[in-house]
Amino acid sequence: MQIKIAIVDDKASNRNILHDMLQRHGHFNITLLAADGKDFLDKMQQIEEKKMPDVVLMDLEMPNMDGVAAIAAGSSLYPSVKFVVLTIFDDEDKIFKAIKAGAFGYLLKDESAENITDTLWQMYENGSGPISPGIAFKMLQLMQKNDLKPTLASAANKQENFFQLSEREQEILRMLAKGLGYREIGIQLNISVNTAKKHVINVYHKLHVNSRAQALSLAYDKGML
Amino acid sequence: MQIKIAIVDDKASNRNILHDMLQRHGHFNITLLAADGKDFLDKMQQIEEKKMPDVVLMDLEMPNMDGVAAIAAGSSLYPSVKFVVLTIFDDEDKIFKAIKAGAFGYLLKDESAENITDTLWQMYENGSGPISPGIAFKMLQLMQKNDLKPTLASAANKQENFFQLSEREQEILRMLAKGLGYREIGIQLNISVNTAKKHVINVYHKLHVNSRAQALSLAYDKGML
DNA sequence: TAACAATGTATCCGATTGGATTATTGGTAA
DNA sequence: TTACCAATAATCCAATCGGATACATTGTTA
Repeated sequence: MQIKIAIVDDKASNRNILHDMLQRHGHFNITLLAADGKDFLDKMQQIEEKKMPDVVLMDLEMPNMDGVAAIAAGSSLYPSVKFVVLTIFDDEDKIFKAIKAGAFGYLLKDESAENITDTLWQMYENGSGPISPGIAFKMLQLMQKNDLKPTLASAANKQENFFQLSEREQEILRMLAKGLGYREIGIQLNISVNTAKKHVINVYHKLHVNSRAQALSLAYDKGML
Repeated sequence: MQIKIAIVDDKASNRNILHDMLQRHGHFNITLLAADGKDFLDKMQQIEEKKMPDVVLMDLEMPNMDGVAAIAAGSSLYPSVKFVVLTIFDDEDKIFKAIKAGAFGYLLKDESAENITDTLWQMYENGSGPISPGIAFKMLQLMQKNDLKPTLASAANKQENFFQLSEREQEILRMLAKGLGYREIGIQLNISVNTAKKHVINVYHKLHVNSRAQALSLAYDKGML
């Protein structure tokens, strides 16, 4: 089975190299070539049904209309078409924008030729999108440092609880964060000083730390406070 | 150069298979084996310096303490150690939690043996984290449907210094945030324990607090850390 | 030069903390 | 109903902390 491919890149040399590379593989059939986003969308409007691409390889920086805009428009107009970014840019901003625009994959041009065709092909075998390892890692870092908004309305800011602290222990942790000592915790929670202390020590054990400062730095670090 | 690896998995058979697989590769040196998160953290506390792992391969579902909790604690306690998830689970929830907990990579166990060792090895050649293609795609989908909070990136993160702490005192404050005691601070900064203590007390005075916990909560609150 | 701030050192002492251990109670899952 | 666990409580002890106070050395500023 052949995969129909479109190539969108403003440099003719790039289009040719890619074209040849894919053609040699045997499983790819290049049915559309365009020099920029606008050109691509124009050609898509008139294309014959049987040449409608399965996958669009899209460069990002182009005149007239850039790749992100083309993906945004194209993924809405042709929902069944998979848009794969193929570019030299690997900065967070571009990655993020392309993904939000609806990119199905993100490949770096400096990947070896075999790597690109192989990854594209694998995408069809296992159904997942083609993503360069470097891009995958950048995505991970993006997710790590940016908080995701709750997808659902009210499911709002529920605190993480990696360490399975009990309700009481979380309460104790918040007391520690206020800078309270055993005695004060005991008073505020109406329990004995000894009990307060026991809780604190239990929290330490669960967090694998052995001081207030360590517990707090871990708690703040992991967004538990 | 050899990469020191730790393996954390509750099933002995998995540990053995992985152990052999990595050993055969030649570039990996397994220095720590643990049956669950708790076991792992315990062993890390006592491990010899020269056996401190570079990379920890962590299963997710384990008794006592699961992989996510172990990564959350471990990545804070040992910032230089890279935690790589190695599991059979590829659902969004687990992926997301593991990444937020500080995972450096995410590999699926059903990957072929060569694939796992190769990906791990490549991680060292190009510096990026090892991520299974399927996981990368799931991450992309996660980003697509979840809104990211303001990319903040460059802008706002300049450190405030409301309390006019001296350079040294800010340094001391960071030591406190790490959970160090007087003795340890002294050693790290090459000053006497007494001096370390004097600095700490001075910081307290400037912040108008009288305990580590209060100092830290104030510092975190005011964005000084 | 005199004053000053930041840094470094030291000692004394009571208060607090961290750790280990043991035990009772009430709720709940097997 | 037994078994388990969270929450409660207490005791002992060593280690650490917080506070006060005194003094020496720099480097900078008035």
